[in-house]
Amino acid sequence: MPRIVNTIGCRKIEMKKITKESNLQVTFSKRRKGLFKKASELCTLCAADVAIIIFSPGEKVFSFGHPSIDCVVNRFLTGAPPQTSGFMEASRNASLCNLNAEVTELSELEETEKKRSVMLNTLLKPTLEQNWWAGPFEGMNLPQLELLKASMEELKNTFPLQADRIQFQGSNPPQFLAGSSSSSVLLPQQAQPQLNQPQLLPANQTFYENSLMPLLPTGQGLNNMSGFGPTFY
Amino acid sequence: MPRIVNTIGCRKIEMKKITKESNLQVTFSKRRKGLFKKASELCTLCAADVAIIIFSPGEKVFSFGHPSIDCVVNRFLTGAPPQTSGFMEASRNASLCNLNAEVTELSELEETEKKRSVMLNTLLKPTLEQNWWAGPFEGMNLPQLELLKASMEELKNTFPLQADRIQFQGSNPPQFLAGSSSSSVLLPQQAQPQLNQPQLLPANQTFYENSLMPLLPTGQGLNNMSGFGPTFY
DNA sequence: CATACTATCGTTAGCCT
DNA sequence: GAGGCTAACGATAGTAT
Repeated sequence: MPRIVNTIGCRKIEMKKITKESNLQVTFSKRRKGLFKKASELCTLCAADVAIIIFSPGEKVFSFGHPSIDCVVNRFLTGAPPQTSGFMEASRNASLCNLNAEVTELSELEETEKKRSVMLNTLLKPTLEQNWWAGPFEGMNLPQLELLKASMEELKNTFPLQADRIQFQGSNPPQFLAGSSSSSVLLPQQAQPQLNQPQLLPANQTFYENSLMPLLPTGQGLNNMSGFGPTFY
Repeated sequence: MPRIVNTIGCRKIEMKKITKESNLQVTFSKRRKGLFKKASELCTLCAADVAIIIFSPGEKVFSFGHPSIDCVVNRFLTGAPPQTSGFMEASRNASLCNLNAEVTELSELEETEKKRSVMLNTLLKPTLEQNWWAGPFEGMNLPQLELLKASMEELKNTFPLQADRIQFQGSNPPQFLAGSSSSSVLLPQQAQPQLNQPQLLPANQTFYENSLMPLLPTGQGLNNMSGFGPTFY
């Protein structure tokens, strides 16, 4: 039987926070779903890997990941290549191993100037409490940089030559990662309120709602960084 | 002069991987942009916090974050409450009042940072070419790094004190970044072909392309976890 | 590789169940 | 809250620039 429905259809809405609480709830739910669908399509069509994390106004967590959220986030955090375990990759994935974590972390870095600078900053952060270059380099102007450069060169010259030799005595051959061990820090998940049944998602996609990621070992996580205001790179 | 365009319009496409490489590239770019826009709208309309990480088939990284990708990911990883302290809120409030001004300012900052990065890169490059750390840290193990650190500290101590003074005479006061400090260790990017100008994004959103997250302190990051195959919680 | 174009297709606001 | 409905609106495939 035909049903007469009087709908006005989709109207344009202003792009600002929805004030009406009930509408906000519905819109959030629908748009979240739509976003995940779009992400899913992007994965399927373009063979891309995608992770999405959403915190609702009520602090509920929703996430989407392909092939898994952890995989993508991990790759993002470490700058590591996708996990196609092989020898070459193994050395780059070294951070997954707990041995000599500090050095390992650093060994993952790739070779661009930027990355090098990042590493430098990370390594030296504790040393840099004084702010002579704490900006770190950002706060430096030309004269300063030249000073730094000069100092660097001096340091270079005084830096112990044996460093090279030490390098190969270290207990940290990159290969160790092969046998991993590392594995999961997968801790018990926190109570999971709603368990949505799997919809039809192309395999290899994860879809969490209100999940708690396994807690990481102490004191890591991202340094809470600034990054406010639109930033485009 | 009017341009005659013969377009077929949007046709339905099958939801499977696009084989034609050129099409895939275009589709990826467009859909990524669309996804980020949707995410942005979700943030604006529903006051949600969202982070998106995308790895293109070519392993390029694209990310979106509100209020910042680091903030959201960190909250996700640690299960920590939102950072309702200090700069964050200040920034939010500011954005409500002087959104345009802030965006403009940050855009300019962005430009400035880029120029400075280029300069820095130019300055340091010659020094870095020699490979005492040029690997740079990748080839270094713990003892080496400690040596380096010690040397750095020494350098710090011997570094002329007037640097501080110089800093504020320079034509480039860093303070305007609202005391961010920590923030971007984002130094010289590798050649970044596309510098998208900030579109009109609600302030407090970050949008990276091919950026490298600042490296984390030791041994964290997600351990490579299983999580393959669709997982729903 | 990003954009402009346009005909189509997909998403969704408001309302209802 | 989750879904269904419909008409408007927005996203976008294919192509050219």
